[in-house]
Amino acid sequence: MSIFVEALNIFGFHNFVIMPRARQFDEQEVLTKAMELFWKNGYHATSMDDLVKFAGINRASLYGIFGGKKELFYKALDHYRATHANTLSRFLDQQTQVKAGLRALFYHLVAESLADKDCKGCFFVNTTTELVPGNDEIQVKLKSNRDAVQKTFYNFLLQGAENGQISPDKDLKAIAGLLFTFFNGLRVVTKISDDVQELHTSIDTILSLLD
Amino acid sequence: MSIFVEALNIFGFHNFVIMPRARQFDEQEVLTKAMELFWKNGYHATSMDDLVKFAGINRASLYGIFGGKKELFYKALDHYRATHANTLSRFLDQQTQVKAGLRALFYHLVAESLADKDCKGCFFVNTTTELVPGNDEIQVKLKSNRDAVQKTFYNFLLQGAENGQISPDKDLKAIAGLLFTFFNGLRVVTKISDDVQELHTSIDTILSLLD
DNA sequence: TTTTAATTAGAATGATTGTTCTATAATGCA
DNA sequence: TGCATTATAGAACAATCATTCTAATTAAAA
Repeated sequence: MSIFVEALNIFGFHNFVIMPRARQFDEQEVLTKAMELFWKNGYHATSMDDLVKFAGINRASLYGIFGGKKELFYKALDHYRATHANTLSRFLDQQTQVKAGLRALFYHLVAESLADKDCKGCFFVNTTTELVPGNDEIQVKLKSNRDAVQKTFYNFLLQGAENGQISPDKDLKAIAGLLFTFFNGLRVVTKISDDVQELHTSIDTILSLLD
Repeated sequence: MSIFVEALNIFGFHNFVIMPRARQFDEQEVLTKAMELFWKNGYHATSMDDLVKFAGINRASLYGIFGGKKELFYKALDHYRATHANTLSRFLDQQTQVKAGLRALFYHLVAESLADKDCKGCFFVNTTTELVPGNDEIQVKLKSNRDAVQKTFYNFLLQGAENGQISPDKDLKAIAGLLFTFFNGLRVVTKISDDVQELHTSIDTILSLLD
């Protein structure tokens, strides 16, 4: 449906415009499919042909709605941030204990990574290593996400400090930054390591900084 | 030169065999060039055409010596490990103080990353996120490197413990594993972060675990 | 039924991919 | 000089790439 027709419908001219052929797909579902494939295989190893087949959408429709491959990738990354990256803050929001909350978060991350037979890792981490250098447009998105994640960690730590769960002499900004770096490392390492015990030990060790 | 002719030469039959056209390139130099390009752009974003142009070698020669693209990539990764990954242990070998040595190592890494205008990061980290999943052959190399790096950290820590620089109640295996994960994270983060102060603070924070 | 406009199926396009082939050049000895 | 052998230059190849085009399909209003 064109924007023009859509606008007419909104203004109540429903019966005066022609209703053409209806879409056979859901835009969000296609975006999710595209996200999954880009996430798993990366930008360069994913062809538009792969996407057309995997999403089950027509070629022309894919181009018509999302633009080209680049635009689709950007929208897929945005979609990932909206649906996955934000689970981080949602998860921490439910935690009352700082150290136990962070441990639960990282343990959960490890379990999720090891359970994924596709070993997709993190879409943002994968994109960082694949498309930097050479893509300024994507760097803006990556840095924006980095700032958001780091701030999420900081706010969570700050809340713990105000509760008296963390000693006031701790440098919370420093720890938040370190946790972000550790997070990135974990997303790489879990692609080639499956020793849960060892990964848990790493998590326990870094969280002992909060004691 | 064929292996047969080469063998004859070795056995002193130098004057009895025909000496064909000499090569116009050095195999090691070509391998270094290939490593640089794969390292910077990754496997899929690097074409054989790019490699031919960048290394300045003839197409047929490249195939004749290194095989196909896959084989060349494997050899480039091996070359990276021999020339770069091993600098890690060489660097630590020269350090007498555990904590200061590790700090120097990570500071050096950060400086190196930020100075690189190509933002190449680490060839192993890039390869891990790009080619896992889907490539079992490469996983063997990645895991082998992981074990080697982790062992290097462990041996360095162990030496410090024997010197009395590290408290004997520390779990050195756990710290070595954590340092490896942190190392990986640092190689990702420095691709989108240029705040030296913040990166140094992260390093200082994680190394405070040794106190 | 006809009209209209959007979607759809899939052929077509030109560029690029990895790889191979052909012809030529270079080398040292007979 | 000619011979045997390998390296080189670059054309040629089939497959795949991202993208566009054409024709058929669908829906509701006229």
